[in-house]
Amino acid sequence: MRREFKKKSKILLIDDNYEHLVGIRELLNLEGTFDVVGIATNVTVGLNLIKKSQPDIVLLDMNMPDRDGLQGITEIAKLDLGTKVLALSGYDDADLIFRAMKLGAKGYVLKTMASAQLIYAIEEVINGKIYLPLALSSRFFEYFQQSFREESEKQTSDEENLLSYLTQREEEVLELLTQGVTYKGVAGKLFISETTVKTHVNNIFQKLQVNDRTQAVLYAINNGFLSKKVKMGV
Amino acid sequence: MRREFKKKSKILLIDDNYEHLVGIRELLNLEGTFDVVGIATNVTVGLNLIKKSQPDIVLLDMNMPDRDGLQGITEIAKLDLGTKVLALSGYDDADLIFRAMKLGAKGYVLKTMASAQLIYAIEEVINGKIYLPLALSSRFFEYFQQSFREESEKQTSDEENLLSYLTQREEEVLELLTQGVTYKGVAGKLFISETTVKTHVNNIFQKLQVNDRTQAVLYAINNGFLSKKVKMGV
DNA sequence: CTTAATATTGACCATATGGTCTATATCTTT
DNA sequence: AAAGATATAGACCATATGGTCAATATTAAG
Repeated sequence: MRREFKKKSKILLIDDNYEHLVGIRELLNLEGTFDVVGIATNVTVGLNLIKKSQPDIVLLDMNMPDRDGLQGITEIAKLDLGTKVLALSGYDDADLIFRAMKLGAKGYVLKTMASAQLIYAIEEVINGKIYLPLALSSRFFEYFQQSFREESEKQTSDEENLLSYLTQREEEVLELLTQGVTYKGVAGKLFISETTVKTHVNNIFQKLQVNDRTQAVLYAINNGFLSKKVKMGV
Repeated sequence: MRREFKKKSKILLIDDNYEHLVGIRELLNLEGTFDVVGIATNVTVGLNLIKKSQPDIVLLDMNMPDRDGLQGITEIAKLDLGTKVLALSGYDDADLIFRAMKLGAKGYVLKTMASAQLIYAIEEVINGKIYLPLALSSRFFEYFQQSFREESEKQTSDEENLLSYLTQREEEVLELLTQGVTYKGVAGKLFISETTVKTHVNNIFQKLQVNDRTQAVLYAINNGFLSKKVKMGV
């Protein structure tokens, strides 16, 4: 009884497979706690519907022509209506999962999952949580760790990181170079003469086997010199 | 009976809290499917024990002096014995969880969790899976998405990405600059005179509001010029 | 104590880089 | 046809950058 008075969550479905779309709508309508405010077979139409009906959550298919699905996440986020996106996909492509989550999807579910689990996922997301089924989060983490592993392997693969040969002072100089500071600036900041800076810089070039500051900076960035930052394929 | 013959998984515990260490050992011994081959109250000792006893899995406390826990993950990985690490922590610090997983931990559990869940986690990890309790994976994903959100906001926060004002030709020149190519080199590669390169470069500086090539390159890298790469706080 | 590594500086020079101004030649758009 | 954006290029100049050699002070290692 009381449930009748509780405001239903508004949900919108986007999937290029019309039959599937209708199927899910029926399922959710049967469930009764959701209000399916619209369905769309492509992102463009979906975006317009979102603007009009301002759903709480969008069930967005990832396996659509081009990369409409991923782009859809971004575009829905751009609307800045706080719409939550639950990604939906036919298979557990780790790369797709990773990208979807990176772009801000609040969850990712498979079409093959039991309807009860789908409904549970929707509820969790509406309640502000992030929902990734165990199987998918495993895929995600494998992919996640893999990309970092490759990255760190790449860094040390050239025998040793040449950066390790730099002396402390040389590192200080290089750090300033990576901030775009000029020689004169470095001299000022380190309270040494410009000549000294040049000497250090020359030694840095020798050790990093480069011929100019730009290459040195690039080497530093690409080899984890700014240890706080790590790059990651997207 | 047959279980007696099944090879038990070797497990090693590292935690600076000795009582906790002993407690877990007792728990695992009671369980019977594990063989606790060693305990250590610091990483250094732990590493030596790992080398000797080659455990399948290490339960590694994250809340140790300095950042011993995180470093421990890296150092265990460096041993290259295929040792799996299950991180253990007193509280659900999102940053810690994120870093631990990034460094290759196969899972993360809280000391407050029911012992049954701990045992389940250990078994999952031993079986090659990644185990993150729902609550922690939520923390993880919030943190994960947050860092990407901040990154993309940072990129477009200055109204618009200044890179978008560059003409096609200017982009080509800038791209070569980001590869450490000299003016002469650019001229050669684009079949134009060095003077023309300089003109383009000057225009680039104007548009990006910088004064030298290093700054231009840094701007390009930090603002998604190499759109395939994204940086991420670690 | 002696040697080696590091940090510092000066001098000198060649070339690269960056700033400014002017001037064509295309190409697109109005 | 005219206006605007783009790509091209020369001239001139000031400064920054990079290369090389030599020298001193300090510190670390043997």
